[in-house]
Formats: sequence, structure tokens, C-alpha cells
Amino acid sequence: MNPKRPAPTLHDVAEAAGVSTATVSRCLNFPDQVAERTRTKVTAAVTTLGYSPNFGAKAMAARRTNTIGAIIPTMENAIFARGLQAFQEELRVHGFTMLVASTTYRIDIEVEQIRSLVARGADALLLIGHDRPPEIYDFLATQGVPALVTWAFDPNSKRPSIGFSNRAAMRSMADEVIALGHRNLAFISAKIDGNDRAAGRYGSILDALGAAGLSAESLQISETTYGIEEGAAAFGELMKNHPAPTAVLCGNDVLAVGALRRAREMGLRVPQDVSITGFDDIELAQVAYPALTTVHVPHREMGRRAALALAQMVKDGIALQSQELQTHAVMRDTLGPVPKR
Amino acid sequence: MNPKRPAPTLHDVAEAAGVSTATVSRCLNFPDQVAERTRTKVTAAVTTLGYSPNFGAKAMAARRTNTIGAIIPTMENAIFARGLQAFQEELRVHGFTMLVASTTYRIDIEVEQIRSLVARGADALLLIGHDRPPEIYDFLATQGVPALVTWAFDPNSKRPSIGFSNRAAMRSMADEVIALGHRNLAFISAKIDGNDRAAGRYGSILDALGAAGLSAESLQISETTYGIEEGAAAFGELMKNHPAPTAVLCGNDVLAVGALRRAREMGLRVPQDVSITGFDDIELAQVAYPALTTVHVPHREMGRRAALALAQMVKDGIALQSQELQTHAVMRDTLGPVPKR
DNA sequence: CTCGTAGATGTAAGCGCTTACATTCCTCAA
DNA sequence: TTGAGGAATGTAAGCGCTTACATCTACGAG
Repeated sequence: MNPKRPAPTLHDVAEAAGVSTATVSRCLNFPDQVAERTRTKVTAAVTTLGYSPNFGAKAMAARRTNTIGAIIPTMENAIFARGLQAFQEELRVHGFTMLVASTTYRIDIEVEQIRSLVARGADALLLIGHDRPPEIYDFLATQGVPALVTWAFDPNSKRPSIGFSNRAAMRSMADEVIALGHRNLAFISAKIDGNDRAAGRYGSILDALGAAGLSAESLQISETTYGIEEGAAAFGELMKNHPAPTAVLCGNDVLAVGALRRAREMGLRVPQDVSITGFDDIELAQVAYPALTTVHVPHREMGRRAALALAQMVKDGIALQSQELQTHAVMRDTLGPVPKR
Repeated sequence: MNPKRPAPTLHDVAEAAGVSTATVSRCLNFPDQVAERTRTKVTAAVTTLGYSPNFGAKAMAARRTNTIGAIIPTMENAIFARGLQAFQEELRVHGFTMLVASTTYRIDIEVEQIRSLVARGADALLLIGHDRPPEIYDFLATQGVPALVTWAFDPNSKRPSIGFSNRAAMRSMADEVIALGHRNLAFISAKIDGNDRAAGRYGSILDALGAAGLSAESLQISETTYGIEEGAAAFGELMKNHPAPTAVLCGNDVLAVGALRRAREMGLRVPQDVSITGFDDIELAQVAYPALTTVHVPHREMGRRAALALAQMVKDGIALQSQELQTHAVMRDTLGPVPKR
């Protein structure tokens, strides 16, 4: 580790190989435009010097980075982690590099991260959900950086998105719950304000209720932050109400698992005494005991498709097209008929 | 989205504000060196133009990036995700940005990613584990990029590392298991070759056995890839052996949870019929049923400390110092005494 | 032997920014 | 009124790379 000696540059390599910098550059980027003999010399020089191109300089001169930025709320949530992993793998196949940044669900940090990724020359951006101040979209427009929204699909939005309808997804589950006779529901959700996904899920439960001729009174809601503990706490509070809900729908599996644990601690049997459902269908759902009834979301597929669309748009100029993915309720063991009193 | 119109540059801002580029640059980087009036004009120009600095150019001119790269096997593993999240948050406090890249456990991709992060000007790198070809370390040395190893602590290595002793960690669990009378163990591990962490864990079980006067014969091993399914499959195979193990130690919680599930499917009671232990203590461990006995590793703390050390070394030139973190066995419900036959 | 041609290589102009140094402008003391 | 000295600003030289264009070389055709 010698932070003193400056790293070798193209120029150094050129000198060592006895050619011009242009030749070295060509040799590195378009090997077949260079004579065999020259290439050998250059390659040797590169190796012995331990040369590594300077990305910034390269990006500046070439005006292209082959980099796509992704901005997610947090890596600590499996749904983003797995979606991104797939995103990156697919991107790599197309010769792109992914840059990730996380916001911890804070809008000011998101703004900061977006600027940072743009500054770093991202050719395009992957964003989660539609909700964000219009200035951000304006900024991206003036910078000429295309953005693709995922984790949400909104046919009415002019912005391209690849995702699923949070409304339809949660609706399918709410319908199941209501069909089983539950009239007293609760919803444990992430903060709804500024989160179109959470809002959509919430709205759809109301829709389902309405369709069944029930009033909004039938739904209690508890907003909390992400986490098992948080889900447990919210569940505990909800069950203190009179009447206590007979079915608790959760905005994601992590909250649901927390609720499940608290139910066990409270001596409530699931689903005999109370039903609990999740959302996302992460591994946790299958491992939980009882296995969690939840809404399956194809996160990996979403990541893969987003990567493909973005790569094609940057490379071949194919415009981004919105795509809707399907979700479905997965019935496992935590949803049952309403308990008879 | 107009990818045609070029983004505004420092020069454009300078022109719009009627000052020189130097002034704009100062205004952006050292606001108090600039007169109030000028600052106002410049700020206005920046806003109306939607200017965003070009990172590459900046890095090149300033010869510093305030960026630290992190290279992990995969984001899909909660232990890395949570450690990195903490890493990034701490880094942010010190004014650094994190760049992540994942290798899917492939050494060739790791090499590629390291080169890529270095090319991007990372001021330093975070690496997982010690095992990797010496050329990589040579390369980093000639590039003058310091690297910090985490997820492992090896007092004998000359390279700085912040982590825990995988040997000591697994040893503590193995000792517990042996103390409970188990004489017939199995270990479900990630691939050991090229993974010093897995190797350390494996070795320590052998050590424990030796210390108890038992032979290596008492330990069956099954190497597999990461995943719940994989853990389940490995467990299934192991239990076919004669004699079947009475305690199955797993290299991580995910494998353990898979084993747990398979045990349930096979009608085996845990821990009455067979004991199962994990490693990492991720959330999954508490949620599993029965709650998993595992080795607690302070991932977040590790990420935080690594970030702090790296930030201080880059900013203030404080040399990296190895730090050892403590782990401990967490006894929950999946480890019990050896079943009497 | 000359010339045209295509392939290989070199030359040099930026890309957008920072920063050492030079210049200009004020302010205030003498 | 003058000039010293600090504050504010401008000038311009790179940072490491790509690439259009110029140049050179070698070879075969005429």
C-alpha cells in the first residue's frame, strides 16, 4: 500500500510500449484495429505497470459511462436486495455496471443520491415508485437522464414503469379475507404519505370493503416503520381495540412475521383466533410458522426486466415501455375463516 | 426526457451569472470565499439551468473522489445487506459515498469489480474475507488504493481487518454441542475452497472435537450453495447416513432454516430428535420456529466500524488498525441434549 | 519505378472541472 | 490624498482519456 506513488496513466503505458497514447487507447478499446505486434507490446506494458484506466477521464472523453444507477429505500429489505441482485446480473450481461444508493426512505437523501448518481454519469436511473417531487423529474429531464420506475405500475402515468399494481395485488388478498367472512379488518402499513405503493395497498382494501358493501369503519389502520419489532408492536396495539380485528393484513412480510410472533406471545392461535397476511412473499414467508399467507410479487423478474429495458434503451435507443407484472395471493396457513364467537 | 440537449456545464453557469468559471467553482465548493452578491447570482444561475457538476471531471481535477468501494459476494444475503447499510450510513456522516459491487461469489467477477471500483476512483476499498489471489493485492498496492478486510479477523495477517474470528465463533457453538453429549455431528457449509470464513468455521469444529478427545470421524460435512432449499436438501442427505448425526451445525442461518424445515417435513422433532444450529443471527433466526440457536455476529457494528476506520484513514491519514469483534452463541430452541436411543 | 490505397500509427483538440497565481477592487490608516 | 493590504475575482494550466484527422508505411498494380 503506497498511496504516494501516482498510479500509471495511459501516457506511461504509451511511453513504456514506445507508441502513442492513441494507439494504447485503441489497443484497449478496439484491439483489432491494432497490429498484432503492437498489441503485444502494449499488453505487456499494461501488465507490468499495473495500469488501470481512469474512469472519470474516460467517461468525460467518451461522453458515455455504461453505468446505470439504482436508488432504493434500503438494502436491508430483502425485496429490494433480491430485485437489485437480479437487476445487476442482467445489466452485467449487457455490459453495464450498476451503481446503487439507498435513501433510508428519506426524500431529501433521495434527492441527494439522484444528483450524485447523475453527476457520476449514470446513463439512466432505476427508481422505486412514482411518488417524488416534480422538481426531481424536471432535473432529470434537463440532465437528459432517462429514469425507469419499478415496484409500481401505473397505466395512467406518463412515466414508464415496470412493476405491478399495488392496488390489484392487495385487492386480491383483501377479497379473499372478506370472502372468508371477516368484517373487522386491520392494516399494518408502512408510512403512507409520500409512498404511492403503500397508499395503493391501503386504497385497495377500502375498495374491497366497498365492493362487499362494507364501510371504511371496518378497517383499522396502523402506520409504522419497517421491521419485525415494529410489526409486533403494531399488532399488539391493534388487538387492544374493541372490537379487535379478526384479520390483520400487513403491508409486507416482515411486518406480518412480527405480528405473527406477537400473536404467539399473546397466546393467540393463528389462524383460529386471528388471521394474518403478508405481502411480497420473501423467503421469510415460507419459513415462518405457521407459513405465511401472502401476496407473491416477482421481484427478481422485475429486476431482470428493468435491466433489459434500460440496457436496450441506452444501447439501441429503444424507448422504455411500461410493463405490468402479475401478482397473486399465495394461500398458506395464516388465513382462516372468521372465528365464531 | 431529452437525451439530446447537452447538460449545462460550469462554463454555462459562469456565463449566465456573468462571472468566471473559477468563481462558480469556488461558490460551489467554498461558499464563504465568495461575496454575498456573487453567490446569489451564481446560485440563481445554477438553479435555473439545472446544473449538476460532472463527477468525473471533478474527480480528475481534484484528484480525490470521497468515494469508498465495497465488494460483497451478494446483496441477497441479509448479513451483507445489513452490514453494508450500516457501512453506508456511517460513511455518509463523514461525507463519503459508497459504491457497491457484488461478485456472486465468483473470483473472476471480484477481480473485475475491484478494477472497476478502482477505475472509478474509489479512495479505498472494503473487502470481505482475506482469501483472494495475491495479484489483487499487488494491483491495489500499485494503484495506491488501501483496502480493509471485514467479516474476518486474522491477527496473523499483515492486512488490516475488522471482523471476528470465524474459528472462535464456531468453536463456541461446537463446544456447546459437544458438551450436550453429541458425538455424531454434521456440518452444512458453504463451499470451503477459496472461502477463509467457511474454512475457519469448519476447522474450529474439528478443533473442538479434538479437544474433547474425539476423532474427525465424528463429523460429516456437506458443502452446498447458499439458500434455504439448499440447506433443506443437504439436511435430507445427511440424515440418510448411518449413523445419522444427532446435531447438525450450519454455516449460516439460511441453511439452518432450510434444515429446520426439512426436519419438520421429515417428521423429526427439533431438538428432541435432532439438534440444529445456525450462524449469523439474522432476523430469520428469531422468527424461525422453533427459534434458532445460533452464533450472534455484530454485522451492523462491523459495518459501522469499518466505515469509521476507512473515513478516518482517507481524511486524516490515520492508518487502518485491525479490530476484533466478539461473537457469542445464542441459545434458543433448536439445540438440545443428545437423544437417548 | 511510380503511384494509389488501405492499414497502422501519430497529433492534438477537447471533455468539465480545480486551483496556483495574477489581477483588480476596496477599505482604511497615515 | 495616497498607498498598503486584504478580499474578491479572473486567467490559464493541467487532470487522463478518446477520437477526428493527418501522416506514414508497405504493398501491388500499372
